[in-house]
Parts: sequence; structure tokens; C-alpha cells
Amino acid sequence: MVKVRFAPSPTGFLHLGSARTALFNWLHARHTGGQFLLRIEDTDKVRSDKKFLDEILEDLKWLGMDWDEEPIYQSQRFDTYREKAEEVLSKEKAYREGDAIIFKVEKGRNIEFEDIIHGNITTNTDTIKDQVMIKSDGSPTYNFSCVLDDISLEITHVLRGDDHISNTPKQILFYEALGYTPPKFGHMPLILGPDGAKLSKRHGGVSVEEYKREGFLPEALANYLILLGWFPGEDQEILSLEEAVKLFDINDMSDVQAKFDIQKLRWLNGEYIMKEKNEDLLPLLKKQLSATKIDTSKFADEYLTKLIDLYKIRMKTLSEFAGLTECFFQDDFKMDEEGKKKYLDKEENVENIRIFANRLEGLEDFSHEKIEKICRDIAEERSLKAAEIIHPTRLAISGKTKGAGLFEMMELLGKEKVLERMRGIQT
RNA sequence: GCCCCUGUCGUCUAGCCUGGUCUAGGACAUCGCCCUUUCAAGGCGGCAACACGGGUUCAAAUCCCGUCGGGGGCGCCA
Repeated sequence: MVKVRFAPSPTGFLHLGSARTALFNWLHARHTGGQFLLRIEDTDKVRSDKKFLDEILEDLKWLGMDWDEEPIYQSQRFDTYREKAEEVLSKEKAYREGDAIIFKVEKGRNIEFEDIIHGNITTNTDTIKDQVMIKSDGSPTYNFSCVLDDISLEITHVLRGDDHISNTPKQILFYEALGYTPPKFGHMPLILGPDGAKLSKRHGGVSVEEYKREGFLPEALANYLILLGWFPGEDQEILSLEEAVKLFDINDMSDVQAKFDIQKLRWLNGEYIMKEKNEDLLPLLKKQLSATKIDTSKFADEYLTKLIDLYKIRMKTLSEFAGLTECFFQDDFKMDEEGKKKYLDKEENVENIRIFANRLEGLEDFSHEKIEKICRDIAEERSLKAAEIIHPTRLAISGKTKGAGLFEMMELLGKEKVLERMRGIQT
């Protein structure tokens, strides 16, 4: 049975690259009916923090992953690591220096392994220094604890980032010394920033948490991440994790580094938002709204849901919603200055708004159909294009030159607000 | 410096293994047109790539070699 693991180090938030690594491991496990395990690499006591661990686990779940069995913690296995190191020492394959135990690397050998993604990789041991197994403070080094844990967890496939390629021959040496057959290795290319350098903070968001906060849907983020380095086939790019599980084959993974393209992620996110049900969007959008100064407490879910209907095709991230819909929640919305110059500084436009408002006054059924009828009637009577009334009116009631269809906006806003704002413009 | 990985449109990629079907396909971005009440969404279309140089071959994006470019590693960090 296939057994893979994801081994986060709780010294920071979950990086996009790590999330992608986790995703591919998870996909491989689920596709093959194997197990996906979690191992917490918390040997660095100084930098490890429970807060980071909780966040990482939450983000993995948020992205749609689940894991088999309880996570194991390296910090609880120090005795085992020391024991095994002593064993290697007793076979005279290592030596002590200071309080550390150091593995002797035999020179002049070629270490070869068949990488699932890259093919054959060979390293000469002349390029490998003797390797510390146990540090002077008694804690194990990464390469040593990693091998020991992968052995005890019976990991069959180690799928990790490209940056571990040079660790692999060192680890293979440990497997040999311990008397075990190494698992299969697959090294996936790293995600690069738009400028080609390793994706880092200066490129903007690098942690899953930041994208969550920005209003990316987990389905969209996961979808985008797995598209970076794997092609589902038949030009199908939008796919659920469930579909990906069916189609995924680790052998189809690309061996080329890929640049992170926020534009494509935004497009994908927009696609997911459009397709998402209003009722599912509602709590998420409420949360986004509550992060702003806008007070939405007095608005009913029904009102918000209609608003979502109007704007879900116009946002790429959930965080854009507040800026788009400001005028639906408060009267002191921002006024687009250029639009004002273009539409409201003209006497005839203001006059048209006044006439429109007066005609609306007597309208009992304030529906977008009826409002539109009136608008178009006025346009015809006065030999105008409807647009000549529509644009100034939109600006008057929303402060914006863009947005949803004017008549739907007016219906939702309600007669009272609409008239108040249309008349307010004349003063 | 040494070692390793890698190089198809601006970006993600299909094709490469099993040379001819590739005047290189798709998606994002971009540009134009249509729709239209603006912005989106949607529809249609355009621009745009086999890093370079040598081989091998009747034939190379596909195979081989070299150059150049990009990335990673060389910690008692993980």
C-alpha cells in the first residue's frame, strides 16, 4: 500500500509551496487508495510554536485535505534518534566529535536513485561531507530524523520539493547504514515568483492564510496550485479535488519550475465565486464586510443575498465585495470625481434626474421592470438615449460609473433611498 | 567556486519517451469586434513560443553534444 507523508515544520505559516507539496502527496495517496500521514518536524525547539502548528493544520483542512492517523511529533522521538545513532556508531560507521555523533561518508562512490519526476540522478560521494546525525545538544539533524521516521512510518514514496534533491543521496547513505531499502523519491519543482526568484514575501502573499484572508476560495486556490506542475489532460483546467484524485498520476508531473501567476489565480477564483451558491457565499462575505468599517448589522440576509446575486460575477476575490457595494450599506459613499465631472456637472442631466425622480414618486410597485419602463418612457418623450439618463442616475445613487444594472440596483436600494439620493444631487 | 535540477507564446502548459499527422494546440493576461445601461459576464477574432550553435537523419520542438540562461544545494536550519 502506498504511504506518503507531509512533514511541516511549525516555525511559520503554511507556505504556498508547502501547501502544493501537501496537495500532491494527498492526491497521490487518495488516487492509489493509500495513506496520507502527517509528521510534525518540531526538532527546532526555539523556532517551533504551537500557534503555527494549529494554523497549518487548519489551512490543510481548509484546502480540502484530510489525513490518516494522528500526526507524529519528532520532538517526542529524541530517544529513538539517539539510540539509532549509537547503533550506527557501534558499527563504526560514525564517530563522536564534541558531543555530536557524525556519520562517516565513504568517498569515491556513486549514489544513484531513480527519481519519479526527474529520472535517474547520480551523485558522487566526493561531493558529500561527513554528516552530523546527532547535534551536540542531543537533538537529531533533519536528514537523520527524517530517514528514521520514514522508516518507522513505512513510507513508500517521498514526494517533496526540488530543494531536497541534494539531501537524497545523504539520506540514502543513512538507509544503507541502518540496513533498510530506501523508499521511492519524487522531487517536484519549486514555485517561483513572477520575477523568477524563489517565491518569497517580497512577491506579496506567500502563506495560505494570506490568500484566505484576501478572499480566495479554497477550491480555487487548491485548483490553481495543482495546475502548477500538473496537467489534468484534455484542456480541462477547472476541476475539483475529487476529479483531480481520479485523474492524478504522479508520473505525469512536470519537472520544470513554474512561476506563480496571480492573474490566473484571480481568474480561477472569479470562476469559482460565480458558480458558488449565494447561501454559501453569504457567511464568507459577511465576514469580509465585518473586517471593514461598514456596518451591516441592520441588513437582513435576504437583502445581502440579492446583493450577492448582483455582484458575484463582478469580483475576483471576496475582499472586493465591500468596495463594490458600499452604497448599499451607507449614505456617505465615495463619489467618483471624474464621473461627477462627466455626468453631474451638466444642468440637463440634473434636470433629467429630477424628472425621473418625480415620475418614480408615484410608483407603487418599485420593481426593476417598472423603473426601467419609466426611464425609457422619459427618454422617448424627451428624445434622449436611455443611457443619458441611466449613467447620471447611477452616479447619483451609488457614486460609481460602474456596477450592476441600474434598475436592479434601484429596486434593491428601495424607493426611499433612491429618491433621497436622486434629489440630493440637485443641491 | 563545486555539485545537482531545468529551458515550447509575457505566464501556466499540450506535443518530446515511440522523429514525419506541428504553417506547434489550449488556458490566463493583452488587443479588437459583437452583445449592452456602465463595469463585469458571455460570444467571436487577433497578437504571441520550440533559448542558441553544432551534429545524427530523407526528415528534429522531438535523438546526441556544446554554449548560454534560470533555479536549487553545498549548516551541529528544516
